[in-house]
Amino acid sequence: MMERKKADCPALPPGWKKEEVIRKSGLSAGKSDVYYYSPTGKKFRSKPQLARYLGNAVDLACFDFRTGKMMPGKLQKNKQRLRHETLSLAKGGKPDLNTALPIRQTASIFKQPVTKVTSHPGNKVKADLQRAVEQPRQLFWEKRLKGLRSSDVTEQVLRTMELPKGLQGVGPDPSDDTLLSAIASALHMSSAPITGQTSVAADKNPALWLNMSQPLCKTFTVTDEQIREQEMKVLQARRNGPQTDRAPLFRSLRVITIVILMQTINQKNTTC
DNA sequence: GCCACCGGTGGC
DNA sequence: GCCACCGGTGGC
Repeated sequence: MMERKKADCPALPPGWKKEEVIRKSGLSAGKSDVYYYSPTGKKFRSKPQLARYLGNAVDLACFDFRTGKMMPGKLQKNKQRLRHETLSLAKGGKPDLNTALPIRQTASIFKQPVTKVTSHPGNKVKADLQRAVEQPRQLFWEKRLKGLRSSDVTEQVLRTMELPKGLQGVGPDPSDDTLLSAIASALHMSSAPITGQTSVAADKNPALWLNMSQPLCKTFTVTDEQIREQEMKVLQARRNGPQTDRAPLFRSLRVITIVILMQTINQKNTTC
């Protein structure tokens, strides 16, 4: 049998493959079918089927099944599901917890007040200071951030960032993706210093020894040397390639993000 | 029984 | 009219 090419699909978690098969005969000859294969080899032939399988692990809202790319802003052909959700919500139904995203959709460097909307007038805006820290959290909740990617104005998904060597993950998912998300989230969620997991035991059995107020990474301190190192990368990235090429620009933006991240950690840790 | 493959159709 | 989705089946 003729081997068809199964290409890696960067928009999905590692190990997922995409395949496009051209129809050879019949009324629809020339058209094509797109299939995806999980790391274990299971075949998927539609987006709903894919979403059912992945659950909350990957947000497929802007995933284009045919091209295999994330297309932010398109708001996709999800119209069916979206309409269904808003309808059921309007009728007083409960949100579908199975498809609701686990994290807030907006991102900001600043703590944001949350408005509670009720049918009564005279609503006040409450800032959520203590509550957010005190509410129960799932162990290894950072895993849910896996698969989230940033994308540029051409709607192409960016590759992962290169983190400094000093930063190392703890727990079931050691990828840099998750590590970066975890640290960035920690910066948002608490005003305490970010030190990582200080207990050595946390590495051996994270489920038992995890310090829930710290991100899932090993103990670290950000040195000025590391920041300078990253800043050098920015300069390098800018030197490589002409202005017409977007890649160096976005590469340097990514490095700048990490520089800012590290500086923020430093500032926060020294002022506390 | 499985599955690669094309047909049929609901929703746009 | 198009096409995403999934049903159905012929060939193994």
